[in-house]
Amino acid sequence: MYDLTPRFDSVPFLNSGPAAEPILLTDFQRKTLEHIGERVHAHAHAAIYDAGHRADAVFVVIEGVLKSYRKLRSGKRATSTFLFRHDIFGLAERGRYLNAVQALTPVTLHRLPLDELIPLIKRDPMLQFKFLMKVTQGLRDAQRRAILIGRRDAVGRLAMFLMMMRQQPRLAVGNDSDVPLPMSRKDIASFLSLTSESMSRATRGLQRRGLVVFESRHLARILDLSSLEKLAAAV
Amino acid sequence: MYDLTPRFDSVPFLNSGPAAEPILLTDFQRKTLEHIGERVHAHAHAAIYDAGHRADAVFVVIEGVLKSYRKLRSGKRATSTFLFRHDIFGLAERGRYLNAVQALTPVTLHRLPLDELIPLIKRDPMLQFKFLMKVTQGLRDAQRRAILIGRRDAVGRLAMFLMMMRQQPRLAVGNDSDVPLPMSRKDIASFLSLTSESMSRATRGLQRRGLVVFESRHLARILDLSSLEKLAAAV
DNA sequence: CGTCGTATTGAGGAGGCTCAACTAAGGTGG
DNA sequence: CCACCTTAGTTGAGCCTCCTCAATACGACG
Repeated sequence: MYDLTPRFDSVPFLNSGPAAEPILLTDFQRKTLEHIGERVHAHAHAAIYDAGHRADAVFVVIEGVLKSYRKLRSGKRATSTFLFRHDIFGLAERGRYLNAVQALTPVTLHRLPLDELIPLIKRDPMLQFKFLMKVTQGLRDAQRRAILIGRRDAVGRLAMFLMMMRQQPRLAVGNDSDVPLPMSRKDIASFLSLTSESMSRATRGLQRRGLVVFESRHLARILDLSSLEKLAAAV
Repeated sequence: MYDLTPRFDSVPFLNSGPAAEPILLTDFQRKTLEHIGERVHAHAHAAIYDAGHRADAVFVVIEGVLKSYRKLRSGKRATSTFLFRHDIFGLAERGRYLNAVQALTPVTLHRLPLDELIPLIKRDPMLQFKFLMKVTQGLRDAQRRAILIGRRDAVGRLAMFLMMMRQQPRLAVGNDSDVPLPMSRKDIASFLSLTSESMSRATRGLQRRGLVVFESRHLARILDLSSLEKLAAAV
């Protein structure tokens, strides 16, 4: 089973050594967070919160996958990020959530009420620092995604996405060339800012070139990593 | 003249009242930051640092405008954000800067060495909290930009950009409908992930529709705000 | 006043989007 | 357990918009 205490890590700001270890929470910090929060379970497809909803808590993903998206006036949904184990979400602005968040798989979350969390991190600067690093990480990811979307070609975008998912260690599956895709094609399409038709043609394109084979809807197998890398990097 | 102490603000996470005041640094915090850092001047076009460079400091913009960009393998530059007064930059990953930063106008910066700043904010959680809020703000902006780039139509992207620049209070000029554009067309094009040709056609498109007139290369005047808003929001 | 980078304009081509039809899969109720 | 229904995903044809390439106009600066 999984460890159920809230837990997250992030890439360090400074290079604190040759190994560049990720920044982890200490046991004590995890226990402290566990103490002020509560565990929340939700089934697949459940909405955690909607955009514009009163923001009263931040969440840590203990297990499962979620998507954070924004509804556009045209009715389309723009997926802004996928959330995996050890990710944090609940970005608010003036007391309102900016994005909607929905579970893609059954999820276990740790809910941290802001009226307890904020005083806590104002008392505990070392813990706050871990949050600061984690938000910084989110900023880096958002910038990367903006570059990804800037590309014109659909297959290139999909290639970049697969490389991103491959480097998502929290999804690690035994086989190194297997990339689990817990989200739907539509979700990927909206993350890549493509229509689902173009997304479908892009998957076919990658398969036709022999770079990737989509074993099932939720599993891609990389056949030619170096070519895929080249395609993903060819911005 | 301008106040030359380092200064920044951010939108609050929680709604701390009806007015929702921005979060400001206290006088004491500004003096503390001024104490550990040094003032830096740079002329227009000067490179502050390059991507991949050893990251040893964070910067606060005291005066001027800069751009943060990434070089792509194709040789193109993808502008990830423009930096204005009171913005913070110097996002690092494992001790290396991720983006390059270049001055667009003459700039005054406050340089905060990380080996002093990090211990300081680990001692001073209230100051750290302001940094946390500011990075959160950057994350929101990056998400907004990703949505902007997701649009297909060039004029719509430009309209969104103008609305963004208009709401940039740090550039405020007397006339409410005047939007100063301190950056070049190429810079805007690369921020919007357009070619400079498409950017040029988009400016013409807005002018032809009578929404905006580009008085000079660095000044746009909004003629029909409500139509421009509608166009910008029509995602 | 000349020069060089910035910005504009035009013609042609590539790629994704729209619209529409069809197939596959998952969930529900009898 | 199976038939049905609804949603997700695929495929095709045609259109539209942006990109590419090339040439020209503009403007800042020496």
